[in-house]
Amino acid sequence: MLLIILLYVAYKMNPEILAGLFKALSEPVRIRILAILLAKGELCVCDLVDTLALSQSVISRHLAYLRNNDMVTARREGVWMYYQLTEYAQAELLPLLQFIENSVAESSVVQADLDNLPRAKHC
Amino acid sequence: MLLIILLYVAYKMNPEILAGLFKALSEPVRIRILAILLAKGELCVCDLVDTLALSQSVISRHLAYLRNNDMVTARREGVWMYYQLTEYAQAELLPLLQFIENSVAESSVVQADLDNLPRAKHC
DNA sequence: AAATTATATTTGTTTATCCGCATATAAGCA
DNA sequence: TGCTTATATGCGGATAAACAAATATAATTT
Repeated sequence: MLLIILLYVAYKMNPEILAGLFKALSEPVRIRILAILLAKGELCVCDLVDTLALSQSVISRHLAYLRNNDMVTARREGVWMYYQLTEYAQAELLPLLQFIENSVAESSVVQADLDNLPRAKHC
Repeated sequence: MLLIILLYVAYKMNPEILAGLFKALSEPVRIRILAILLAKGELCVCDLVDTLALSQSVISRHLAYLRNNDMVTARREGVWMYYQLTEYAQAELLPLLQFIENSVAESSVVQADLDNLPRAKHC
């Protein structure tokens, strides 16, 4: 019963929550990270650093932001942290993620990211 | 030819532009305004002030933000300014707007807004 | 245990954006 | 022309979030 209530409260959207979600999407680097995760499934931080050619601290902070907004989860494998989209994101936010994917698919920035990807350490 | 290029540049999305769009959506009041416009089609500022029970300055500023991001247009009729979604928003951003509508449809805030609507001056 | 590598987080600074309040503009009416 | 109403915008203060640089944590290797 409590679980049901918690799930309900957790997933019920209102303007406040939805605005927070959009805020999590309102940053170019986070868009690029999501576009890459959508295309690739799972990546470690160092690959994102290589691929996006940004500092480790910037990538890490944006990943933390996405984590705090329940859009990505992290899994440790030795020293490496592998990130992927949460179940929640893949289910509830699918229309949103598809919109992002469609929107930026032809962007030269995202195409360059996806080109860079295979040259990253672990890919 | 120039027109084609301009249209292309104007509508081509990249992470920067898309993030800017999400920033325009990252504010609870703007979500509520969009939800109302989606439901009602066109409204004047004073109706939004009545319905959302917020100050005129707050409403006006958020409408300006949405205007600057090409999400709404204004039409003057005497003293009143009537706002509605742009063609661009209704076409290109339709999936996004539908996501918003679906997400907040059951929110008590939005339901209260839509209940208030008929009691506004011009509705 | 010490050194190295990968990642996260703190700190200080800058910029953006929100609000409230006050004022400016613009239209309609007396 | 003044007066009222509707709307937009400028200003100042508060808050959030961005970045860079430095530091902390955690796992691995020697």
